[in-house]
Amino acid sequence: MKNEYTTKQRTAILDFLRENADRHVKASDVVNYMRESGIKMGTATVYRTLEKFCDEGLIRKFIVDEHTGACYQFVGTPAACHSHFHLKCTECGKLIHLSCEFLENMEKHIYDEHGFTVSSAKTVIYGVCAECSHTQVKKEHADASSCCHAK
Amino acid sequence: MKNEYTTKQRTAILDFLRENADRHVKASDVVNYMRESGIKMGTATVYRTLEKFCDEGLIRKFIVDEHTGACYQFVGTPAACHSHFHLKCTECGKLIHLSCEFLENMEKHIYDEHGFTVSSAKTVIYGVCAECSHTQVKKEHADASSCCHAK
DNA sequence: TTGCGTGCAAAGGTTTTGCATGGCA
DNA sequence: TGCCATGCAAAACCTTTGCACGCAA
Repeated sequence: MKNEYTTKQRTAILDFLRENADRHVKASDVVNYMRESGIKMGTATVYRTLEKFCDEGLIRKFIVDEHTGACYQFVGTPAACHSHFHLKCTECGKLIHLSCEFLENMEKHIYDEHGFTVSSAKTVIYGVCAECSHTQVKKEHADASSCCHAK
Repeated sequence: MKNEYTTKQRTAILDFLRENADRHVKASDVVNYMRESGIKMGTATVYRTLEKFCDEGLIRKFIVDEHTGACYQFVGTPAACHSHFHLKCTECGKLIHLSCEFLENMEKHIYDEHGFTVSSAKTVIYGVCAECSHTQVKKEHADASSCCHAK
């Protein structure tokens, strides 16, 4: 957890995530992309690097589906996304940055009533976005790729 | 998914969940309990049965942490409680099962104002619990059984 | 008897870990 | 030169699946 080195693997992973900032990316996506791009990279490196970026706040980790594994998404500068909540659509993967008064009150309520200090930086509210709610054909397990996949 | 039989395995699992309705029970908890109780039951049966109970609405499945696996909780009547949220303390790991009116309103607010249907089964609110806020002692890993029940 | 439920073991997938090597600063 | 990062493979983990047998109705 001390100084960190800039390696070509880290650069490649961060670039890939930045270019796909409007999607959610799985660890296996990174692995596949690197292999297809001819960039030699072990699986362990991918996981270790993704975890590090999460700690740094550069990317975010989402657990959309318990079976598929975690998704990662670039969020840019760490400070920018610390003040509001995030809604994650489990259908299309869209990430909604939500800062509204109500949720600030929620934070206050949970602290006042339950003594719990909410960390909006780490909290993700999962659900289904408006578009996917409409488009949804009431199918049980809609594949995430079948919906409004932004980009 | 036609007619169903009442077997002693199903009865045992449902009893166990009912007795621990105020906790989060993992599939492995069920397996361990059965083994300790001398009730012979295979892992596959546990998973298959839990899934079936979920479909029937008798129990509810929560995904709190990708590593720990899913949690299950007895809810009794299917329609009863829809707005259970989880607060997870990032310091001690304690999982707080929170169902209060305010959060139900939050769910409604997000739907009304933002068109987003919140999934309380997947959403976990992270932060620091009351005890950890006061005593900054960091325990390693408190299990889910130390579940404060709010309201 | 019928066919759902069960147990066992193996397989499936994602993620982690150990250890020697490689590479940034 | 120090240390961190990497790669490889094995391991760990939760969960699912296949198949023969058991058991409720």
